[in-house]
Amino acid sequence: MDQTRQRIEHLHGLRQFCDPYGSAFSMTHSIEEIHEKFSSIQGETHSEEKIRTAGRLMAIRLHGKAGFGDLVSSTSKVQVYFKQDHLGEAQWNFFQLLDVGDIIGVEGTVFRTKRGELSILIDVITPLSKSIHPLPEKWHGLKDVEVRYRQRYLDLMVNPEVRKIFLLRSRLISTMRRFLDDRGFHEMETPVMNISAGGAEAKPFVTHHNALDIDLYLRIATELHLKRLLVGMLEKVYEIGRIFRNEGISTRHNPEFTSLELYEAYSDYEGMMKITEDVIVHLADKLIGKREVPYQEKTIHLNPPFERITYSDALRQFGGIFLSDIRDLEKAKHTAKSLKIPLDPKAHVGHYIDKIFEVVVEPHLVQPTFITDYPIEISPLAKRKADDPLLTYRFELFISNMEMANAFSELNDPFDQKERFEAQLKLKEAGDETAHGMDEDFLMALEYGMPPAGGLGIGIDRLCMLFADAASIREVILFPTLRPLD
RNA sequence: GGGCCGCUAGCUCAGUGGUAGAGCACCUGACUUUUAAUCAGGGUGUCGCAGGUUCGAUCCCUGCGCGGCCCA
Repeated sequence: MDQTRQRIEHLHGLRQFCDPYGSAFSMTHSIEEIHEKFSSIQGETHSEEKIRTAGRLMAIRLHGKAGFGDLVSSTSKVQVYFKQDHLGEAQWNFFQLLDVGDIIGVEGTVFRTKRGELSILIDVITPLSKSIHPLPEKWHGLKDVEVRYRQRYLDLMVNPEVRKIFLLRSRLISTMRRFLDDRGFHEMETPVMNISAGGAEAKPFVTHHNALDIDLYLRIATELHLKRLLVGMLEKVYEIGRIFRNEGISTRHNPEFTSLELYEAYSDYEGMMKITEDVIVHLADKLIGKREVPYQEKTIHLNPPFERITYSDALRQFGGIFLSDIRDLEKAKHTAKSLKIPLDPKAHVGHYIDKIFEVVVEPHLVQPTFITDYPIEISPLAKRKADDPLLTYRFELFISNMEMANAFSELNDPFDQKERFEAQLKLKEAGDETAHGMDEDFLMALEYGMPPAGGLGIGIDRLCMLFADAASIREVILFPTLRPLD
């Protein structure tokens, strides 16, 4: 508080000479460009040209009648040198009123100090914005995770590695877009607010439209709309967008997160496996320039083809469990009990299959692994296998024990789809809040004929976690959901 | 939802049933090529909140709040 008061006094001091909250400032060079263009300066020489640049003053080292500072931009930093006899009295007085954290524009010449640091000898200081609060410590940075998330701007300001993560995230998404666009996919935008929430098993958020006086559900997937586009003759479509699921928060779950879903007519889940490998390897190459990715003390090898193992083989191999044994509710409960999975009277057999898989298999899936041929009980939108109608042409990709992608040959038989919805509806009526409802409108679309297609969903946040080596999803989401303070 | 852990200065962290500490930041003074500048001096605080035990609580107890990790 005391420090804030001092800074406000400095602010009042500046106000007598200028507006401390300035406007546009024309630069001759960014800080990066100064390093690029003047790297050859040596000895006593100064640049002939005057340069103008701007940034946040992140350190001040006073030296009697002179002082050094660090002028910082998003990705670079340059030293600035203030000399009383060079600045003149008025400018020197400005300098006295600067605090760490202020944003300033500067004009001067570039030179190199005795210690070899490229620096700007300042002729003119232009205050651009005053910072009236003391900043977190320069050496240890800001560590308190609660403050880091609540005041992310501070985290970004003082922890450059955090800026790096979000720039990486930005590049990941733009690289992914370019990859898909180059392959002839078209980006689509489908509704976030819907009459019913489908395409996944999850509890939705509910909101209300006043003029229509109806409840609307925030989407839990983009699937059902994108498949309608296939019916409408848009053959290669994708959407990168926010998904909302009204469920628990953990290191891998945030109530709102970002997914990529893509659909390709006349393809199938084999095609989706290929695209999954291609896009992940492409991202590795472009983002970090290598396919050996360090993640949480491990090294993930992103070399295609990724390992493949069927769902039932994985259960057998890692747990000695036969899928056929746990498709009966009583037997599934028995197995769940032996694995210390809590029993829920409302849970149906699919829940137990899913849970058993999670406990038995997922801890083993460190390197990229496609789990294929998912049981039909937990795959209401995927096409049945021709040689085993209780399995589907579906896979999930796991990396470092995390579900990264989910894909299948899309179910395009409206009669089969209707039966699946009916089965889901029974579960819903039996109390399963996450079961899929009946979606007549979607069925109607299928009845007009949807081409056979492959569909793929990728969790963007988790992919970011992998490439950023982040242990928690909150490290790759700018403003993660938190309880309010009051 | 359950278990464990955390919450002390602007930040990073020590600490004790008896006047609240360090480093950085900040303030004062010295210093015109420093860069975690240096030197001399200065502690700036609702010890998360509310109760309880006690002569006395930041510390012990209970409840609550927020966060983290694990489990669900």
